[in-house]
Amino acid sequence: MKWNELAAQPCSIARSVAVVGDRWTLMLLRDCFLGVRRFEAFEQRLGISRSIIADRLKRLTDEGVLRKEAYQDRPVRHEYRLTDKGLDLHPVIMAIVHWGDLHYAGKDGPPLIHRHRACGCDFTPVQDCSECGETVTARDVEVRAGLGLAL
Amino acid sequence: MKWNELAAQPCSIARSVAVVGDRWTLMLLRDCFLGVRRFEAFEQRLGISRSIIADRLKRLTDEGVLRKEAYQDRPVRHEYRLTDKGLDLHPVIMAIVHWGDLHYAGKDGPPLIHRHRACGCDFTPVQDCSECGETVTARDVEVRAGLGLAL
DNA sequence: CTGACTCCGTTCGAAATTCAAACTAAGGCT
DNA sequence: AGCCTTAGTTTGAATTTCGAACGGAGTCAG
Repeated sequence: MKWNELAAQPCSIARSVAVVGDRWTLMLLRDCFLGVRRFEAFEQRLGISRSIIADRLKRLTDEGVLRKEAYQDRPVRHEYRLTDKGLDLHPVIMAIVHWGDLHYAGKDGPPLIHRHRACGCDFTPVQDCSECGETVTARDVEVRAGLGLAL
Repeated sequence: MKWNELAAQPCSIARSVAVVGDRWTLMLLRDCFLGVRRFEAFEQRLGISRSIIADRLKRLTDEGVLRKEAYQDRPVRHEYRLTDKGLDLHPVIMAIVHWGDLHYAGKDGPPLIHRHRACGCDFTPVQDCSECGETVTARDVEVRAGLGLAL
């Protein structure tokens, strides 16, 4: 399988990974959720080649994850903001952060702390069942084919 | 920044992405959670170069996400199984699947359906606050530096 | 005991990606 | 006029990734 065929697979992982499953793309999205919006800022934070940043931002914009918005005229300058589709990636980013916190944090604890505004507590993300509300672990899940699985 | 420097960043995303933030790695992990364990099976399902599969499996094994276990002698053959650290990635995979289901499922619905054994219902993963149990969205979260953020 | 088959990799050269550094562009400031 | 800012694009060399062929360790059939 080649990379561009991934998006055509009848698998939601494959389709998602085709859009965001890239090292630098995930780092860009992290920064987006931290409020970074400008090309220059992405470059400074990541320290990678401008061409890569331009390419990834364009890809995310084409996919509707980010949108480009003018923040000034004379000269026109744009910033990149998460769309609703992009905001939907929040659980993905939080899940990745949490895995890193669990397994790679040093003795000082995690690099970033997340506070839930609604309850005011520092928290970690927990994955629950949409139906019963209980926490779901890998062993609790049974997978079967859905109608969307056209092979 | 180069790729190998990512793991050294004081950022849980960077550290996680250094391990699993790769297209084929994520696809391999999907298959692991679906019960695939043998080299041959990974190859057939992904249809990619054996060298890539060998490389990614080795990397995941070195990182303690998978472990290699003999399932027969004469000749010795190994299968790859998720460790506890690997099982901890379940929320990450589920979050990615769910995003794909939301935005890329066709009119027939998602390719795979997940059932929660405990309650017997088909479900989607929901991300809740560990403290108050309420659903968390991107706008509900406030981020601040933790002690682990050594810059 | 020879040859075919299974499963799990490794090796190799070609193709694609990534990189840093230079270049473009459009306007502002002094 | 000359330099600064922000946001890219271009370029050619270095690095990765890929597919296809090869290797190895053992089984099985004749």
